Amino acid sequence: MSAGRAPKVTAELTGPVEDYLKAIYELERSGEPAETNAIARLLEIAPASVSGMMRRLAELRLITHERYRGARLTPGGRRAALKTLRRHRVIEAYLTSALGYSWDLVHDEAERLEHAASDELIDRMAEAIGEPATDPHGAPIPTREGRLDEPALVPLASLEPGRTARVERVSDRNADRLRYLAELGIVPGVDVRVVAREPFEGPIALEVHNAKRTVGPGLASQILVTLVAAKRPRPPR
Amino acid sequence: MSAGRAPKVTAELTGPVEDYLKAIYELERSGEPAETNAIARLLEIAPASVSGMMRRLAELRLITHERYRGARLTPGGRRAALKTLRRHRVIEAYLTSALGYSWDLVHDEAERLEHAASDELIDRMAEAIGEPATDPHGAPIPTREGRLDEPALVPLASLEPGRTARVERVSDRNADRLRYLAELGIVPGVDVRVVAREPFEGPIALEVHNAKRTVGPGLASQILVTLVAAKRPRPPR
DNA sequence: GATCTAAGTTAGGCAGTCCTAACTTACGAT
DNA sequence: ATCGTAAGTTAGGACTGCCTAACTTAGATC
Repeated sequence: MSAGRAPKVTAELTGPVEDYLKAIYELERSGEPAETNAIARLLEIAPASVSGMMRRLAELRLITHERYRGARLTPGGRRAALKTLRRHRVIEAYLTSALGYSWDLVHDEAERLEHAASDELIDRMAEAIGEPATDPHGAPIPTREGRLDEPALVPLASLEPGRTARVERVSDRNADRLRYLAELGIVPGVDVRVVAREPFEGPIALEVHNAKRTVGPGLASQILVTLVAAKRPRPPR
Repeated sequence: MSAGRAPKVTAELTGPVEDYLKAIYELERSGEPAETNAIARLLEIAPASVSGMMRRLAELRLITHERYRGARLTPGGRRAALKTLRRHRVIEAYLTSALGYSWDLVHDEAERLEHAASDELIDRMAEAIGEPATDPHGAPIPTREGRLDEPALVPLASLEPGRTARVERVSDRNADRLRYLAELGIVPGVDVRVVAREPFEGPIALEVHNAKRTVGPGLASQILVTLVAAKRPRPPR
């Protein structure tokens, strides 16, 4: 159709390759190159397997890899990663909005479907549920064109007592944790107030919907929030 | 959960294995064992590859295979085939009913998704569109429990001039053909009258929705119909 | 600077699925 | 009965992606 541009239409990546790219994208968000062991941990495979795949990905020009130094996505690799991320998150959003899935069940289903769904299907799903900006866990959905801006968020664990914050995003990688958070009422969009925080990585006392809750520091570090101006008034702009 | 019964929970079949089982199921409907070359043609792979897979499927007790004589599904193989067939057809039906796909596009999408979708998802999709009995091409959908009855249908090509028949089912394996049939108005549920039929496998003249149409014998053999009693009255029961 | 360790890599395997080329078998025609 | 052909199979190879075991490297520690 439109002449020029991209040399190939990304030439079909395999499911595993898409998974590696997603993992590297995730790890690289910190600014540092993605380390072999970190990728292996994320994908639950042996580090040796990652080394092997690194070579392939580098040959495919999806990453650059300095031996013993970790991997970085190339622009092409990043594009592919964002495409997969979009698929994943649109599917998650669709399953909850259109088919009544609870937010703790969508991840695994999306993990498989994201490699099989066509762009066409993803776009239709997104349209059917009103082009949501985020998935059910608050993760932003890349646009059709591959743009994604990740708003700056802080972990709930970092807040001083007295602060009020809005829950924006939680990790989707553990169904039990998600079920528990839902029980506590800690879901994106909800405001929580930090009542107290024990020193030395101690538990954090919260008020959520006027109910007292306590969460450990591990859990609290997975809950990403934005600060809300002190009391009544809604924040400027 | 429920003790006893099936030795394994079917232990996860690979995508290709599911495809072989579907193909063998399809071919075996004629009553004859599925031949190696026929399977190869259906799956668009080399016959030698089929021979190899036959051994594996036989080891897995999904088929019985007599060398040089073709394959038959075991009860376990049939169960797996019907499960995949259900997935495929539910997905096709869902894509048209819920996401506005046209009937010529759903096959390829379903072909990929059927290996990735969970039972849970399939059941939710089926429920969301009212548990349809057939897919958009008129193929019956196996039940959750794996039951499928295929009504006896005759090819349109076999009808004598003067007969009226209701289109029940068309093959979903060719998008162009499906688009063409839709243009002619030949879709499941529509009544067609055979106006004339040229001898020696000649073209067949039809009346569809008061319009004159002509189809070749190849196409007409892919259109499955039931006879409709002569004129006005709707058929008994 | 030598050494220890954690991180990373290479070597060698295996399973699954496909291929081409060469061989074997079944079976209808003579 | 023989033979030719179509159907089917075996042999050998490639590729992806995973594994374990053994080795190498980077970088911190003394």
